[in-house]
Amino acid sequence: MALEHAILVSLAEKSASGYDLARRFDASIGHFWKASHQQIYKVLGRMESDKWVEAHLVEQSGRPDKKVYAITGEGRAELMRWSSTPTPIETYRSEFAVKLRGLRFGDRDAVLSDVRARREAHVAQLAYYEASAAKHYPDPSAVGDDELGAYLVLRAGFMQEQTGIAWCDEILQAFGVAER
Amino acid sequence: MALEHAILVSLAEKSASGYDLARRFDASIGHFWKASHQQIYKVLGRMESDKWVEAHLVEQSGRPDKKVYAITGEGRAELMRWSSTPTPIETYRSEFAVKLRGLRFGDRDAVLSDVRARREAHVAQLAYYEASAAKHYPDPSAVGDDELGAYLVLRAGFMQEQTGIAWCDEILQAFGVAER
DNA sequence: CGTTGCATAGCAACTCGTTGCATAGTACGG
DNA sequence: CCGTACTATGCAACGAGTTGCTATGCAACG
Repeated sequence: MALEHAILVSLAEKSASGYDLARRFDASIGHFWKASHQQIYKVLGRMESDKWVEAHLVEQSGRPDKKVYAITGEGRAELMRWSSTPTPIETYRSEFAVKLRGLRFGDRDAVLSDVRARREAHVAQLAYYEASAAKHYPDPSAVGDDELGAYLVLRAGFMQEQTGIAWCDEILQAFGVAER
Repeated sequence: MALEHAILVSLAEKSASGYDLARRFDASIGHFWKASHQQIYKVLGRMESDKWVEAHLVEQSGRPDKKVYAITGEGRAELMRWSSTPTPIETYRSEFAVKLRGLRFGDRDAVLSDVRARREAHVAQLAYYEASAAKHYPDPSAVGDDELGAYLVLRAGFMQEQTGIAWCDEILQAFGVAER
């Protein structure tokens, strides 16, 4: 139910083609809401029927034509309506946690490799967030009203990666394989 | 793909009926993998055809009969096989983060209520984990091998709730509405 | 005596998301 | 010139999960 709204937010910031959106979902917005291009095209179609967005064709030279979508007044109204309804608390769902929980019925070494891989992924993602923060918000105390939402979301990502790393370290320690 | 395995882990710990499993998924295991009873029954049926579990009917007095499921050798083998394949990194997906990101197109007060509600939920969940830890693992340094997985998962829950609270507090502060 | 709640098991319809595939033009390296 | 990669859009089939409904029997509440 929220991909529509993630797209609306993205289009409210800046009009874009399906392809552009797919790339945004690979980059910034996608850090907390993933979507494949197939699904984005599908949902864009529905949103166009619902009049939340409208498309106009842009002819390009040297490239395929594209359909650039822009949010409509109705789309903005929907965004506001959605924003003012309470958000259900999302359920944390982790296959890895299940695996860890079943550790005694499983393969300790494989889980260990998993932990190491996850730790690396967390470290990389943390670095990404750090760079992003340094670039866009060099002075956190001077974040403007317009950027506040995006900034706070970035902070969440940052904190979550830190927590992820700390958890991995705790697991490694418990396994008697301390990180260096 | 992982509900099967969550059920296998649960049944490896202790045989149970669909109803029992549903309650477990409301309690311990469900903190990191939710499932409704409808889905559990459906998957149990498939797992029985796959010979990962086997059921025998238990007649009860004063209550409806129940089908108690036990994990089979094949089920245990599958659990081991699954455990030794790498776990894909799960994508963090948060409707609330999307909403926050789109704050400037939305309703600030509604988001604020959301934050407060989320904070309360995190505090409650943290208290639950804390109580659970105090009860089951009074001495963290003495956690046995059999309990290690469950303990580490509990730790993850604990740390995540802490992070969640810290994030909420940061949002409240940024909104100029500090928590007391 | 009626209602609510718990224990127990399921089906049907639907939505959301993934996987795999198709198509088409351009650019670039070898 | 051939293969690969990028820009750009989409369909079809499937799988996972949710919502809503059905059914039965007992216990407890009011």
